[in-house]
Amino acid sequence: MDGSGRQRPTMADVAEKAGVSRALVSIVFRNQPGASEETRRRVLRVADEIGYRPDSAARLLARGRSRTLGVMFTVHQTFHTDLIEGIYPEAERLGYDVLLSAASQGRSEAKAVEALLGHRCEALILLGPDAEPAYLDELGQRTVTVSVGRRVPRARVDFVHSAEGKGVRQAMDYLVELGHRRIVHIDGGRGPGSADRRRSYRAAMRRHGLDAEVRVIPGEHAEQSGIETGRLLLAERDRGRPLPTAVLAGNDRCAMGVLIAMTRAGVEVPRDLSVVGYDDSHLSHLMPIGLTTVRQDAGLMAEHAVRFAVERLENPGLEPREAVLDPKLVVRGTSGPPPVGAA
Amino acid sequence: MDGSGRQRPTMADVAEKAGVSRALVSIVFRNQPGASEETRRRVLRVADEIGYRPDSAARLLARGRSRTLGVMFTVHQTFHTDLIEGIYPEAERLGYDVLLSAASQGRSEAKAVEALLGHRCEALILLGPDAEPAYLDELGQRTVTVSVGRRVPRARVDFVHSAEGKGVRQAMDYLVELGHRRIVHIDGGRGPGSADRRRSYRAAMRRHGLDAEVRVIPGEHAEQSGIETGRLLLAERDRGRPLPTAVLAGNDRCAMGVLIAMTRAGVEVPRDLSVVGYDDSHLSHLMPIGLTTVRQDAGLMAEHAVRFAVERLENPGLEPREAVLDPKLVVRGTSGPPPVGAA
DNA sequence: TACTCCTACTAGAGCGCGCTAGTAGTGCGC
DNA sequence: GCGCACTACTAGCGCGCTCTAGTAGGAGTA
Repeated sequence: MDGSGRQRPTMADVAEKAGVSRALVSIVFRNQPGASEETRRRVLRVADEIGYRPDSAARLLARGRSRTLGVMFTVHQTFHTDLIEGIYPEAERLGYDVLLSAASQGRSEAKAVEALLGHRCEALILLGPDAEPAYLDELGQRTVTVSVGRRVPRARVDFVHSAEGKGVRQAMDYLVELGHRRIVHIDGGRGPGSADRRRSYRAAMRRHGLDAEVRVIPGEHAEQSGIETGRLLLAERDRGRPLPTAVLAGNDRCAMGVLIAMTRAGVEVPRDLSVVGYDDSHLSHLMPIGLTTVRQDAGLMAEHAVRFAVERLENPGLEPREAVLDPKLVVRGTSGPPPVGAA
Repeated sequence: MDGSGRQRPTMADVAEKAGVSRALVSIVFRNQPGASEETRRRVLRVADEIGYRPDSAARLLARGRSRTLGVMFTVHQTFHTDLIEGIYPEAERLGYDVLLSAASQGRSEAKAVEALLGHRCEALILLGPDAEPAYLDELGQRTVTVSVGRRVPRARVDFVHSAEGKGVRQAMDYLVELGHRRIVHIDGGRGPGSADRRRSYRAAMRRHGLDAEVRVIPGEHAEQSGIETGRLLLAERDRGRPLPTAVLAGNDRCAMGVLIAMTRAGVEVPRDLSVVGYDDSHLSHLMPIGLTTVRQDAGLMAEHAVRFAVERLENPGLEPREAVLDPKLVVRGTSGPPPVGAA
């Protein structure tokens, strides 16, 4: 007589109670023609009364298709939750269900993906996947797969990302115009978009005649990496090398780390140092002074990802595609002109 | 010949290729006794070769139980991702699968829960649910349900939370000891734990002889609420009423909002104003100066939630229980003594 | 030899649904 | 009176798996 003991009602229960066949109940619930208005209403009323709820496992098994999109994301990647928020409505609009699976410290991406496939997701949407290209290609061969943020060169995978180059260029032009010359870039390592961002940083420095100042510090897309880089720069300063006047971080989380390290050491942002992030994740607004960053439109990216997946599901001949969205520099409180005399 | 067109291999395929019966393959995959070592190896090898992957929909349908826990969370509640990270390993340890479903702006909690139930989750773990008690009770009657963070008075629901009272008391004692008297509390509205936190705030003020200073400002558990409260306090200051010397926010996100509003207006934290949050969400570390807050141990809470669910599933006679974990004040950079002469 | 007992395996029902093929019943034209 | 089209419904197979109730065959025992 407990919650778990009670049998969950099935279509047969509804059918019996409503005095019709199982098939008819099925028709009603699928909203298919073939039932009179009156019967329809009666069936729905009865179903509601006995608390019937269609069983997606059975439904899924019966029709070949599951109409379910599997989304893999990484816990703590704030930008991912922005994306998820955009995925649900678009999937619903197109009549698809969404299943979420998180990767984290103790749970590899492969494990998260495995769970999704086990639940018969027809397509995978991977948010900033960090796995090897070979693995992603294998997934792409097996299932419709969309990668958001990370380009997978020769894999059978759709790809949605923002034009990293344009974003970085905007940020760099902005900084240079303010008078910055010693602009350091913290690399995102294997993180999505990193290679492009790094390349564009180098190109921008060259274009502005700052070849001699180019400096890329290895890092990754996490706070810790920013903190470590901050410490490194501070240690160098103590040994006589001047601080850069601006830091272009690999993403917002990394920028956050730089801010933490610098502020703790008494370096004032943006007076002594400008810090620019990348993503415009939820996080960026939340700083008291606001993080200057490059905005990627999460809603639009989510929409594209879902659409790519669905279109390829419904039209299997389609080749994987790539969507490139234009990012936009958002100037907030962590950037300003360089300290006087630092040029 | 495309990813979505290919038929996914089934047990029958494995059985045929390995020259055994379907049942035997099933035995091997369930790791049950009844197959020789040699056959076991052969079956697994063949399965791997043809890329067989058990179908959880079918598996789920066939055995009565799904061994799946449904977790509802709210997008952007950073503390929830902390919890999720703790839920996975504990569930795995106990042999349960986890399904995630997110509520957000455009997706109600009921909808998120509906999706979970449709996928045959045996138990629900609701992270900081905001739904009406009546609805939660209804869920509790139907399914094993655990609420994390929010107490649901007379509902058939397990409950995991931290001892809000103790946490608030620690924070208040700390502030008073520093010399604060004008301590304002921003209420969490319908947010989980709010009622207890409000009550403890009042009690602490009384205990310290500060009855006359008691002030609870309505709010909720979001940045915006903190920003608005900040503006309110600033407007009052401009009309002659002094700022409080300390703010005890409803949670970290709200505290963040206060910081944003105050810093933008030139109020320096913690020199002019101390701000204390609640949750010790991921967020709190990420501020340059670190948010003083009350830590709830997310890992431990997650562990308890999973355990409650599983134990009640495997022992249907069990009554719903309550776990109260001790929170701990974490002093970081947003708190300090009140400005001189403000007493 | 005949019997039990054991291990290694198989047959086949059934989980809750979708869907195809079919059956009444009714109205309509000629 | 018959065929035909149309609506409202039903029978029953099959999705891929689990699980119960078996069977085949060999070892051990009296």
